[in-house]
Amino acid sequence: MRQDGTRNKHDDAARAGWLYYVAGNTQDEIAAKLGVSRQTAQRLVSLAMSEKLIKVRLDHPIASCLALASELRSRFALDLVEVVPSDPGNPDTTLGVADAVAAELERLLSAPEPRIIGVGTGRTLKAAVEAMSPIDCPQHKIVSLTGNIAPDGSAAFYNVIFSIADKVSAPSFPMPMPVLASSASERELLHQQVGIERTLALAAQASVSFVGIGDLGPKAPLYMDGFITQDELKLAQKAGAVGEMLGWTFNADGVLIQGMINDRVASPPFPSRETSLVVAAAKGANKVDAIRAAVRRRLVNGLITDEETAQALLA
Amino acid sequence: MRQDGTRNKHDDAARAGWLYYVAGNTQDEIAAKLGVSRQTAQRLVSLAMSEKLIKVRLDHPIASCLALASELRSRFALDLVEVVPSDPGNPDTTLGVADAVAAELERLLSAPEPRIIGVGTGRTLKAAVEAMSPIDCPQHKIVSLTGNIAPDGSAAFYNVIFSIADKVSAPSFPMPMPVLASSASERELLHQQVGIERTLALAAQASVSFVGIGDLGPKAPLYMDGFITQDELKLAQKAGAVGEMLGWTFNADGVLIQGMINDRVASPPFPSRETSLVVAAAKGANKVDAIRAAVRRRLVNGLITDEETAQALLA
DNA sequence: TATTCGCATGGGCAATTACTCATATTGTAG
DNA sequence: CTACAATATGAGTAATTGCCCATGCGAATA
Repeated sequence: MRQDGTRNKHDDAARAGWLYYVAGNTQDEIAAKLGVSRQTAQRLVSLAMSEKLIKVRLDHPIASCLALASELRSRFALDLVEVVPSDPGNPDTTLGVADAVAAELERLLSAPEPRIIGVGTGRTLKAAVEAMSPIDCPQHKIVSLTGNIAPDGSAAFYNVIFSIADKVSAPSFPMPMPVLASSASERELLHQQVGIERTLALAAQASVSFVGIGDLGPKAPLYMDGFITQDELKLAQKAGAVGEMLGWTFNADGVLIQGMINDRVASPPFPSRETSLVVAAAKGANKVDAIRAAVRRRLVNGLITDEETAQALLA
Repeated sequence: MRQDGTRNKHDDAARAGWLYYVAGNTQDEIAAKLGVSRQTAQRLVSLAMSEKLIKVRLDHPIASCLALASELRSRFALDLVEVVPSDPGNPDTTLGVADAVAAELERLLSAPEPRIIGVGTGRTLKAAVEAMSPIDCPQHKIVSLTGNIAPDGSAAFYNVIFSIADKVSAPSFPMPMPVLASSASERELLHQQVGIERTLALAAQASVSFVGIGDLGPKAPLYMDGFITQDELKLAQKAGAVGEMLGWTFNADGVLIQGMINDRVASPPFPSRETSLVVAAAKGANKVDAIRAAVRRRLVNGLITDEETAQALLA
């Protein structure tokens, strides 16, 4: 019943959205055509937007974004760079970057040749996956590049492998283990488990990976989400850590911090930039140092970011 | 100068459109962010829409459209069916159908395997091509399935091969000859010309073709555009002709009319439905009979139409 | 240099859209 | 059957948007 109700509502919303955005009707006309009140029509249109039934994409290469992209590409010898416009004044939404990642993922997944695609975690990737259209692509495999167990034992919220599995019908492979092991030796044990070993092997074969970048400032996601304590964060900062990808912390030169957190990162080794494409999706002033470090040391060979961040990286 | 001015304007328009539709800013905010007046911001946003810098697409399978599509598919054994929502009250715009054709074309053209794609003529196809994004795909070949010379010797306006060539950078092959020859024998002569013979051979190899369908009522496009006289139209109607594709007139059973106009159609033979996909793009009450004839006799094996037309076809 | 033309700009106003809140309806549990 | 909760609806209102017009700026032309 509720199923049906929702479906019909979404149908109507889609129809209303189509009439509004594509056919250019006013909400009064839509109300008349659908036989509802104007307010209801308005709600349907707004629902079509908020539920992403209607997708809007910018189809024009904004010159300055293109210029920034090509400068980033040559400066850091990157293989894939995408720069989306910024929304000055709303510096914290992942909006544009997520959309761009979604588009890239859709492009990849709609290709016929089978691929193994690695995905990390984070708000940006999560938002990207949510912006994707459902797609049927059993030829590909999607493998998580991090554990999916939060410190309290629950499923880590920003792990995106499950969101992807909901959205696209491709075989997907979570890493059934914590993000951080309690010690280096526990990590070894975990990695020797048969199921995990197999998934790790699969991850190593990924030809494209998407990862988020976390900063290690006072609001480091690793700390905010409870993966590390404040003391551990302080120690890492003292050791020069500026950012983190897949849990691996690194300093301003893009060199992995020795010991400490990195001894316990349960993720597979960082994917190869010689044999595969590793795309970082990140934006924001607080991440600039981390992103710069990652691209300078070529921890990644692809970057999707926004205009402001691109400018800061090149400054 | 104008080049630069326009480019910057389009840049600004794209940016404004992005801020408006993607980031959800109001026009006041956009005005502030771009440093222009609110009115200018409004103009930029509206420009972004009218210039199609911002593309909107419906990303939700409206149940009734899906149902109609699958019923059409099974009833007429079609290989490709797409049904888009109708805009009740605006029955004459090619809007939705053209967008759907554009999406299908973009999908085809962005595939890596080389293809030969045939295109017919007509308002719907023309609108579809105009709705496409520019795309670089030198691997494909696009070949016109009709002549491109109007009766008065000028370029036939609704020939779309040139529009396509403007839009996508793929080798394209017009048919440098009239749509209708003056006689059957002139047609033979035309078809033996070296340049044309080669293009005809190419057309025969098309693996996908898109064609419009014209009705043969009192406002038959073939007549309105001056390709045939009113007497010829009347004669064709008397002979039972209900529609026309690529100039080939056919009756309600989808059987080509013997003699008359069809003796003079300069187009290559109708593409094979055994070895290739032939998609008709058409909608409208006045075309229902023609479309039904075409799908019943399998003159086409693909159809892109709208809800109302689909309902009429199934009635 | 003066004139005219084209076009961009911003004010003002009408139309349209978004939101808030009170009320009605539907479904659900006791 | 009643009460409750959740949700949907409609009226009223504030905010936003679209359009027309008067004004001004700059370029082309005489």
